[in-house]
Formats: sequence, structure tokens, C-alpha cells
Amino acid sequence: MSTIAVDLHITDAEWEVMRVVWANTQVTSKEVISTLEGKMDWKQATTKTLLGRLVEKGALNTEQEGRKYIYSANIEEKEAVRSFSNDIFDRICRKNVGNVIESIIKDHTLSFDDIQRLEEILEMKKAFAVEEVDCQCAEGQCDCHLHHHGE
Amino acid sequence: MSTIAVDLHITDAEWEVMRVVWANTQVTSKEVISTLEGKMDWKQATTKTLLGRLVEKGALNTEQEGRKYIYSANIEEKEAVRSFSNDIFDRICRKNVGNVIESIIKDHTLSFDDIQRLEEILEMKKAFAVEEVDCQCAEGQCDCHLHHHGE
DNA sequence: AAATAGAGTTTACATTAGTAAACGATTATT
DNA sequence: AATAATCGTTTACTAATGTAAACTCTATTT
Repeated sequence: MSTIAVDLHITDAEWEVMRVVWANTQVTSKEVISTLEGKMDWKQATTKTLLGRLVEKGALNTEQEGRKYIYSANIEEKEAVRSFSNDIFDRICRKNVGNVIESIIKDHTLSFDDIQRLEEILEMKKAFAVEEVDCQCAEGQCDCHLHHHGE
Repeated sequence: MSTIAVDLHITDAEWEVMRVVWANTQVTSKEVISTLEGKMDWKQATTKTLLGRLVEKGALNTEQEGRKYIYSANIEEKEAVRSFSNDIFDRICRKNVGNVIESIIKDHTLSFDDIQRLEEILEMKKAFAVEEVDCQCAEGQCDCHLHHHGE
């Protein structure tokens, strides 16, 4: 199963480039450059550097097309987003995952479809829900260890 | 309302320190050092540097207690988590927020209470749900612009 | 064929982050 | 009082990031 470079770290600047590639499937550096020129106010050289670094770290593939390259993503956006979003959960106590999701939901606009879909997922999650999520934090990094229930 | 330094960037290493402070409300550097010693395998100096940087960037308060300092958080964990988690959503198309939440839910263990609470939130969200979330992406960074509905 | 433009590669340079030793001022020990 | 242990501050040094100029081919235009 492709876990190809899921753990590679894509920086903010690089992510801008990745988005262009993901949105277009196949792109030339020229296209990436012009797409980002407006938004990022970068010089061409900056985009070139980023493309180079992304190829280097395996996030992008290149295919020689005549004298130039055609860039394509080597990792799926979904996977990259997932890996990135999991970083949050490494920063908090497992017990708070629910609260964070709650706060995320509150902070964003959702469509009726989104809501329905999420409701379905939650329904399914019930089959695997636990009475209490257990804290995986190191001692001293969260206070779960303090309040043992029914004590 | 306190938006005190909500946008300050707390790095991974610094976050480890923040967690200790958040979990203990009031701590001395010594406590932070010993708490992190095991988990992080840092030298004392490393923790000291981090404490210093956090004070410097306003994430921590210090209170002189005799000759030493008592550190306390100047930003709430909830706010910090929130600000950090919003970074994900700046990397994706608004239309995909629902999918990302979906994937987060799938990836984590939730308690029955969490699920119920989330269901309630979703129920409430229905009042503000939209038919279709609109894409805020820059042209060329997502393909929403391509498939206009009913066209 | 010579000159020019375009594409990728190298080099560059400042800032942030990770990690830590050295230093200076105090306080606690002997 | 002299010495050792502390605690915070300064300094240090490497790697990662952001940003970009310079350079080298190669292809296109004149």
C-alpha cells in the first residue's frame, strides 16, 4: 500500500505550489509560476526553487517533455492534508479530540450535504465508540492523570 | 476581547513546553525541565531556551518568586489549538472542509459522549448550513472553478 | 550562424527552529 | 567566608524555510 512519503513535510510555501499541481494534474513550471505570481507575489525564481525542492523530496514527479518538464503530484492531496491535520492531534490530549472537532465544526461553514454525511459517519462511529477515550499524554503534560473517575 | 497573541506561532518544540505549563497552571523551570527530560531527551539548556523564547513571544508570563520565576500561560490552550488547527483549513478549498472533518472523525477514537455532542452541534449547524460552500481558492489552485453546477 | 529567450540547476542569504554550551548572578552548603 | 549548586541570560551552531539572483543549457528567433 502506498505510504509513499506520507510523512514528508511540506512547508507553507511549498504547499502553495502543490495546490497548483493538484488542481491541474499536469503542469509546467511556467504555469505554476504564472498561477502563483498574483497570489504570492513571488519572483519566478522562488517558484522554481520550490518546484525543485518538491521534486527533491519526492512530492512531485517530473516527466521530460521535449526540453521542459511536466510536473505531477506524487502524493495525493487527501493524504497530504490528512498527514498535516494529524499534526494537531499530536499536540493535544486524546481526550480532547472530540472538543477540537467540535470547535472546528463550529468555526466553519458546512453544506447540508456535509452535515448529513458527517451525521452518517458519526452514526457509524457509534459502533466503535468507547466509554472514555484514554489519555496518551506523558505525565505532566495534561491533567487527565489527576481526576480518576469515581474516586 | 482577548485576541492576545492568538496568531503567534508556537513551534513543535515550544508546544511541548506549553503543554507542561497548561497542565500545571503554575510551574518553575525546574518542573518543566524534569517533566520533559524523559519524553524529549533534551538537555536542561534546551528547555531553558524554549522557556525564554516563549516568554519573549508573549506566550508565557513570568512572576518573580524569590529568586526564581513562576511561569504561567498567557494564552489558553483552547485558543492555541484553535489557531493551530485553522492552519489546515487555510491549505484547502473551503468546499473540502467537510471532507477533512470527515477524515478526522474517521481517524480518531471518540467516546459516546463526544459523538452525541457532535451530533448536537451538527443539528444546530443545520440552521446555518448552506446549499453549497463556496470556494475561496485562488484561480488555478483548486478545480472548483471548473465544474459550475447545472451548466 | 548568432543572438535571445526559456527552463532547470546552483548558489546565496536572511530568518526561524532545534538543540545546547557557556556565562553571570544568586542562593544554599560546607 | 568559601564553595558549590541554581536559575535565567547570552551566545552558538546546524538545519529548515522563505525568497531570489546568477548561471548553464538548449531551443527559438533574427
